[in-house]
Amino acid sequence: MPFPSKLSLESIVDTAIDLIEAEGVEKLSVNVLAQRLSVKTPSLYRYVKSKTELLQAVNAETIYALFRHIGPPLQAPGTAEARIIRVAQAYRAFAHSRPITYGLAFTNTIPELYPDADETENAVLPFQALMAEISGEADSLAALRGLQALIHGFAMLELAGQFQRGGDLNAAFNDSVRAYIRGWRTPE
Amino acid sequence: MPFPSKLSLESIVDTAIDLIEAEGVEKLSVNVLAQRLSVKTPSLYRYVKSKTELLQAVNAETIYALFRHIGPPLQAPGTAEARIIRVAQAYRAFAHSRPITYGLAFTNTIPELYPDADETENAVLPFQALMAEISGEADSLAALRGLQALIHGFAMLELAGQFQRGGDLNAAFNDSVRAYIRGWRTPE
DNA sequence: ACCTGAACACCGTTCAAGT
DNA sequence: ACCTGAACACCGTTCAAGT
Repeated sequence: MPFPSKLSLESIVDTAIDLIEAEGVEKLSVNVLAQRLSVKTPSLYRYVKSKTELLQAVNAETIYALFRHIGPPLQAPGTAEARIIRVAQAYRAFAHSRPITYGLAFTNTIPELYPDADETENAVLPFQALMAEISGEADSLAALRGLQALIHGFAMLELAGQFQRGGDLNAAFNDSVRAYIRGWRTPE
Repeated sequence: MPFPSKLSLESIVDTAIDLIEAEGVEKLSVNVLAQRLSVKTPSLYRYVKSKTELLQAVNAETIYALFRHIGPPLQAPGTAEARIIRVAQAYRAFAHSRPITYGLAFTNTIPELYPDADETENAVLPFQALMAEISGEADSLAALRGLQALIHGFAMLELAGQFQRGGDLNAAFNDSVRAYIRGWRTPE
């Protein structure tokens, strides 16, 4: 758009996400980002302290977008198992929709400034409550972590091209999540 | 070592791994790598075509090292479940021992030149056979993929600092793997 | 208040020249 | 055959100067 183009942290982050998904992280330079925003490079430094900080903002936005994405299936009605599976599918679909920035957000080995701990707990506690219905309260945190691991790991491995031996990946995902839930179920 | 220091692809890759684990990927420049090898930067280009190719070699080496690491527990005696759990623990321990390069090797979204497909299958088929004892032949590929996902995802999330809410991570890991296996077990 | 031109140190890469 | 000096285009960042 050839308009005056006011800058903002939000527009910078959103444009960065678009560029990363289109060309890869390593292709994202502060120069091409500025160009895409019709601005000279130093202007960006009014809004971000460094490229590192920009990438942290990108990661935070990715995680919040994920929370927003799994909110609806989390609140939808149904048995605990059905709801967990729908959340898992929504989660995986989100990863597919942002193949690069999704991985980026969860690979950061130095998560100094990570999404607000409270906000994270708010998004995650309903999920844990769901899992508690399967495993019982006492095991619910462990069971939730394993579930997150299964979902995240599956998405990462397929996005990284590690599942090349054919077969139905959707079925493998759904069946694995179901098996995992079944395994945690307490005998009634 | 102040000796003549002959270069080789192997020494370059090993030194790169050390540097990455010590300082992070983004700190690894071809300049400091050369300096660490007591050589001037252009010399490296006799052995690697580009920094990208170097990082691919680092990733390949990481994956082969992982295969070597899980070989012994894979061949050890015991029930299928006991052996799977020991492999899972060895796998996770490997990830902990190379927190950065491990993640790097499995995050590459553009895996053009990945470890030899045959060699990968050789390392993975015995693992699948073990899983087949639990799930039955027909489901063994799906069941293996879910297991890889669970192990990989757990390692990645803990390394990325995503499990900050306390609790015993070792127990959560072991219990989740056990639940997953239990869930795939066919009623006998 | 917001943007830019000019400059800096550093990075990856090439290649002719050295031994 | 292997290594290096010199040079290149590009990158992230700073800051005084423009409007």
